[in-house]
Amino acid sequence: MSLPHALLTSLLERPSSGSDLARRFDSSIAFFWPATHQQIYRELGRMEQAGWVEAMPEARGRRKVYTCLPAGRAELERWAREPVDVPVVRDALLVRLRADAALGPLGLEGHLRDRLATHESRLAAYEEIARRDFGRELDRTARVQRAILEAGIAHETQAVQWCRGALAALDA
Amino acid sequence: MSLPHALLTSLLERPSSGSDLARRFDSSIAFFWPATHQQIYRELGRMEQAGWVEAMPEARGRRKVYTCLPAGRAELERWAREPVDVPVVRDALLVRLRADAALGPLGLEGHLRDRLATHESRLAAYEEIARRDFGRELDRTARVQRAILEAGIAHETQAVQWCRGALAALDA
DNA sequence: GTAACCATGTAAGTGGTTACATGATTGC
DNA sequence: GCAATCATGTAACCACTTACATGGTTAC
Repeated sequence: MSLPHALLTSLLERPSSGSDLARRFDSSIAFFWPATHQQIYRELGRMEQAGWVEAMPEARGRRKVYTCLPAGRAELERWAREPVDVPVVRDALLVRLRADAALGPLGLEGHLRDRLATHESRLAAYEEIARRDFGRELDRTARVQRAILEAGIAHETQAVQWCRGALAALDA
Repeated sequence: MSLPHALLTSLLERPSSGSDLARRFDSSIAFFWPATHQQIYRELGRMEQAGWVEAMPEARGRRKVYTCLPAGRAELERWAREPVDVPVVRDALLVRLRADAALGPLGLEGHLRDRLATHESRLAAYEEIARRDFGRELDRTARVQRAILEAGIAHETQAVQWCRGALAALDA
């Protein structure tokens, strides 16, 4: 259950409303912890109950801006030390490949080309961010942030290469 | 919802009982579609209802051996042509790294070393399988099977390298 | 024959997804 | 002023997880 802690981190970086968070998740955190606005609002409600965050309704506006409280910060530090599971991977394309091996050619080349295109475009986007945000001397904070981005870059690079190899295996 | 189709594929390869499937999932399919025995029994029940598989109670035994029926095979072929989503990644370690960047050093080196060890050991296991099962001329079926294994090898290789880089980023 | 284990299940809980609702704000 | 959009939700559903149950089989 990392969503509340991802939200706490995001709120530490900058106090935000639910919709702000939904947008920021979409553009940055989504690649390692995607969340919809429904999840985010539900979780913000729980976190307010727990006393981890505080909601400030904007004067003249329907928005509520949330701030991380000291209890939220303490919870984040406590949680960071908990054991971490290796993330589970569930890839329906590999299931399809196994079905192809069992049944004979199923015409999966199109699926593989689609996926290759997705990974190539994500990789290009991440590399652009790396150039823009980390093309200089880095302090510790920036080095850790870059390590997070490098996880995405490494993942997409590997995926691109694998797709090409798998296409060759189907083709030959 | 790929579990039923992973099970159909497994049953095509060899008719099996629920506990057989649970064991085989653990040793091979688990790395791209893990499932517990509870999930497997429930799904086998649904698949029998749907007429995709047939259950044969063993004479003198509590085991039920399931076989894939033609309708199951047809369903598998139909499903293989459906669009495939790129799998979602949710990695709580990256959330922790982002918290570290926001809060200051949280001592995540231990978590990273644990994960590195996990990936190294999985990688060694996959490479052993690759040597044992694919160290020869390969027909198409074997090439596809090797492509599936290569997905695991590529993933673990990338993860090992990333962990080392991330440890360096925290250390320096 | 009894203890340990094996195969098959049931039940409750949780996080995430999808579909829909509502009222406030902005653009024209 | 009216339509489109925005911010904040509610509700139902579903796959997966975890904990427990039951009755048959095997080892000794």
